Amino acid sequence: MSGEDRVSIGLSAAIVAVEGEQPSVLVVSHEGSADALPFGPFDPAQQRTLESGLRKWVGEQTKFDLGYTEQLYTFGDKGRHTPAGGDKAHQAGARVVSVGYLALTRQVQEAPETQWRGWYHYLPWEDWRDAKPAMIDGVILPALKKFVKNAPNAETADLRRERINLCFGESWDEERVLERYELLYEAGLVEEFYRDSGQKTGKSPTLGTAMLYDHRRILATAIARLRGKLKYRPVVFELMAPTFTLLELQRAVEALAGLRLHKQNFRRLVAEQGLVEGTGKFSAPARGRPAELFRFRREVLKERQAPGVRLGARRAKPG
Amino acid sequence: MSGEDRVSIGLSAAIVAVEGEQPSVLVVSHEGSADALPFGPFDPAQQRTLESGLRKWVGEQTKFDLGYTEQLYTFGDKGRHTPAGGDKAHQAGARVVSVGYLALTRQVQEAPETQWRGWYHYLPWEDWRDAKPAMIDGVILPALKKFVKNAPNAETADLRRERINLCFGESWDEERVLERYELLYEAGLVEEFYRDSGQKTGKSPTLGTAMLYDHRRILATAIARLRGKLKYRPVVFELMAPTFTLLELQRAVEALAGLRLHKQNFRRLVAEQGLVEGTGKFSAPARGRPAELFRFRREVLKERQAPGVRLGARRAKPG
DNA sequence: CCGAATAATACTCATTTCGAGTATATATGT
DNA sequence: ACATATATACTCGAAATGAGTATTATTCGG
Repeated sequence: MSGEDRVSIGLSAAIVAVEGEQPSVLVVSHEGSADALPFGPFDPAQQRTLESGLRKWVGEQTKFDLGYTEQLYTFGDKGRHTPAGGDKAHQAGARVVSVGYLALTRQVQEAPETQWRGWYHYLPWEDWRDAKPAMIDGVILPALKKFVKNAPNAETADLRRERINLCFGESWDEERVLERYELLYEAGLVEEFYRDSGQKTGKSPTLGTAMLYDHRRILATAIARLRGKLKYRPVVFELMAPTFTLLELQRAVEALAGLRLHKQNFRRLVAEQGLVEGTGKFSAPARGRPAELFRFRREVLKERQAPGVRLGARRAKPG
Repeated sequence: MSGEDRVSIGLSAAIVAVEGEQPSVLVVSHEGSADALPFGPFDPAQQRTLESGLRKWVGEQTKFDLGYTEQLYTFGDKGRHTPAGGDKAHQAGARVVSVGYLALTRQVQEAPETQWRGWYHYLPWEDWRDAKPAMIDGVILPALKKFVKNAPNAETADLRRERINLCFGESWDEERVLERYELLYEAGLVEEFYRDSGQKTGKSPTLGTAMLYDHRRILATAIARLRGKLKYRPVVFELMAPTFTLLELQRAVEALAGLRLHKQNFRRLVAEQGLVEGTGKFSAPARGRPAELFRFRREVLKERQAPGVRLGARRAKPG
């Protein structure tokens, strides 16, 4: 391998927390530049593993101690690491391969230059908790129809139709977050598409808030992975306070999944699975009957095969 | 980013096929050196994406046209990319970050220098189709008991006990392939451990056939991913001939999962899910009633949410 | 041609899980 | 006391699951 084969490795992390009903991601925002995930170069001389490099970098940049982390995906696409403005760290010519990570935390203090932002700012079509987002029928589907019409030939038109149906068709699969973002990117419904290709923004509006580099793609990957993992591993608890009511737990799951769940069945599920145990203490709500405070039963990590909070029944409205 | 931050990217692929009852992986074997997955450097100047780099490299090295591919994981651990013998391509000091891929194929022709080998040669404890592999009780668990005993303190001993229970305890989770390999690595039950650390091989024997670099780890990751994906995406069909009997399909799933399944329920499952359709033609078996030949219903990729071949009931013996 | 062996396919049945409720209990504010 | 809000318990039919038994279509050895 010669020196010309060498590239820089960039590490980016989608650091996720849930505050009440809002799933949030930690972003670094400088004036004039798009929001970014905390990111930095991997220093092969200093670090033994990619993950230790990430922890060090994030620690320095955000004063954050990462708990649960998981590698997401390694992106190496040429052209999708274009900064919006000039950026001395990543100049033209230096090829950057970016390794995305997901991290979960319950700490919520902010560091300088960073802030928590609800992740649905970036991917607003993903939040179905109250209702199907109006932009899907209002903006996305009409624009995607044009995208089919503009296909160079009948075959690609067919492929596009299929993808549209899978992503935004009758049945909503909450896990296809990345596929949806990529489809909107290719269809030019997202600012990054114009930035990366050097084209002018088209007639149709771009959706959601853009991010630096391919960070929105990494965020989409993170959400997709988290939504999937939720169902077969008890990862939500990484995001909860040590004790919580069952409704708080449900709201957290709903926030992440972007869906409403059936309350009675949800509690049956977590109880049957032995995921939680009562503390005997109770919450003091402003209104209504106090709820018992539960804690995560850490033992399940050792006991069961693959316990998770299955989503089960979905409701249009909170119940 | 300065030049010192740069690293080489190595791409490795676990290319998988199933022949009859044997799940196989394509390996490159030179005399004197351990088996390796097809691998090569990523050339950032020539390739637009990591995956296109992989396809090009694999094409050149094995004359193989990859069909379904999926990125697995990016490993960057210092010390785990040590070649067995001298290897001019990866000299000491050059840090290599290796991106592993899974590819599925039904072509079975071999290229020069490559051959198909059953993947259970490398991970023999993963095949539970006939019975629980004798080496688990005979070799692995006793050696792991020593591993607990040798723990530096009570806390790590506890952690090790838990991991052992999760990996090799009463209930077998066929997806924990990587966790098991990593545990055996750390416990010194696998040749790569001694190679990477420069220690002499211990008293207890090492298990399975070793591979070059971290390729056995990538293979373990590939199997784990494939076993998981099997259940919720119709990926088996990438490995099947255009038409097949239901038993052939079942045998392929069993080969991948390393488990036996209940025949009648398996066919009910694939039928109900609409994964296959009969062709009206029949197989001509040496013995027994001829079975109808089925084909994969490609339409399901567009229709259903997440169809896959769920494993369902498990049998000790083929039924 | 008969019957054993082998495999495919059909059908049954109890149990569990799921989805969607209704019913009841315990708070607060007026 | 009562309206409202929330928690929690319980019910019930539908569907999925696990483990069979029963029947059918072949080949092979006499």
